[in-house]
Amino acid sequence: MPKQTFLNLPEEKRNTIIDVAINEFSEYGLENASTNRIVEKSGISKGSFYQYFEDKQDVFMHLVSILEHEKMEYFKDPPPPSMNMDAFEYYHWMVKAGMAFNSTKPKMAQAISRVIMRERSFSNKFFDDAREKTKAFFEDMIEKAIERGEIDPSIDVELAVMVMEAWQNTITTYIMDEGMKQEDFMAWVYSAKTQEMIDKLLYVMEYGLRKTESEFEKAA
Amino acid sequence: MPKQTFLNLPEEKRNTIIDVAINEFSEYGLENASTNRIVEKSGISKGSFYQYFEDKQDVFMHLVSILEHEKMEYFKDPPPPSMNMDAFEYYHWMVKAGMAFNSTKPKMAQAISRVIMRERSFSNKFFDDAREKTKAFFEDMIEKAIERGEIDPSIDVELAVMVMEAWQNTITTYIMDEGMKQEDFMAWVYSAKTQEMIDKLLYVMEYGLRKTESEFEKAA
DNA sequence: ATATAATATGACCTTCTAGTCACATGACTG
DNA sequence: CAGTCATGTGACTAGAAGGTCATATTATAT
Repeated sequence: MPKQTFLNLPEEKRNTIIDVAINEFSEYGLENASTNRIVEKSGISKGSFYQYFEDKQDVFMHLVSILEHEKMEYFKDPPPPSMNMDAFEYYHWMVKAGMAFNSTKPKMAQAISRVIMRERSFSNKFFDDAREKTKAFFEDMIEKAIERGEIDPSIDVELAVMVMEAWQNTITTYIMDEGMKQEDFMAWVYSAKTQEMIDKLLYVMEYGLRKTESEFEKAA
Repeated sequence: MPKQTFLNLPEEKRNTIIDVAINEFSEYGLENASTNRIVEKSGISKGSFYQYFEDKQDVFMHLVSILEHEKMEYFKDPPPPSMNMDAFEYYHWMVKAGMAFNSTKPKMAQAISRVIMRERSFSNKFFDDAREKTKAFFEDMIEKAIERGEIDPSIDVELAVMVMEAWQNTITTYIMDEGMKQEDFMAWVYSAKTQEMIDKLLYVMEYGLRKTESEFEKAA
């Protein structure tokens, strides 16, 4: 976490530093980000940087906490749809809502997801916990869906979780990478064409998962 | 490509250097690999390294060409099954054959796929071409499958290609990462449990792709 | 106005990197 | 034997990295 000195800073200066850091991490990742460049570009001195943060990982974790916070803000107003919707509908909603949020802060989301996806060697309690939680959440969701008869009860839960995680990562990465090439990220994400593509991708996964197990037994 | 000096070296010495490089790249990727460490660990001098190679990218590309070569050797003996098999059967065979090959050279395959997957910024004519070829191959395969009525003709070809690529990457990455944790890579890959998991994963994708489009239209 | 505390600074340190080069060693030839 | 050419070597350069610290500046309190 940043030191008090940083938090005492005028908002404008704080924002400059944060913006520069976002650009640095989204371009170079965590390991190859340079504190020297961050310092130069944000027009502060080397000494000040270390009076604000422990090191660059500290800056990065601060970005994460900002994103976390804004995500909570974003999702508290229009709350998640009723919990008794179909598991796949809920998953579908989740993926799309996550994407909608990311497109409000594309650079930031890209910077963070880039580090998480591509620098898996950077093991960190925070991210390990988050991943465990996501997994547990999916597991729970699938088990409930089986109880309600939405998914073939003979399905391998572990496998279904893996599929859902992989699918979410694939779609998110694709949208982020492709979206950053566009001149207007948000317009592109919300275009009919992009939305339809996402719907289809999710539908392919859903259709594959819903009742493959019994079909698989037959085919084998 | 390595210089003649390297190719003149006794085989043993060449292999030592190659082995060290594989370990370096598989641990650090291309960008963060250190020529100094390679030089130290393989017991040659700095000067010699630069008499053998242009730079570390040169070493890396040499690894790639070795893997390419060995892949060709591996696949020339038991040739691909007859071309008139179902597109999905063929895809299934492709993924599994690729994995079987990788498990003969796990460290090397891991080193290379790590760089390709995680360091996408490292753009290189060779890899760009390879990717284009894979894409074109999938496209062709899907179009033929549609002609033969194996896939719903209303399917979006681009989307199907994306799914197949993503699926292949996901499975390969999973197998490599998980496999490297095992004490016996090959035994684990060929275990009934692992094989069944792969079959199921591929089946989920296949089932999703086969006839989702028309279902999707209905659902929408 | 003076004293105290908070903040800002950039020269400096060490450690790493990729890459070079004058020289040493070895091997083969006339 | 001398001469030549291929190979090997590690000290060296220049640049960048992360990080420190004595000093300078500014703000606050008395």
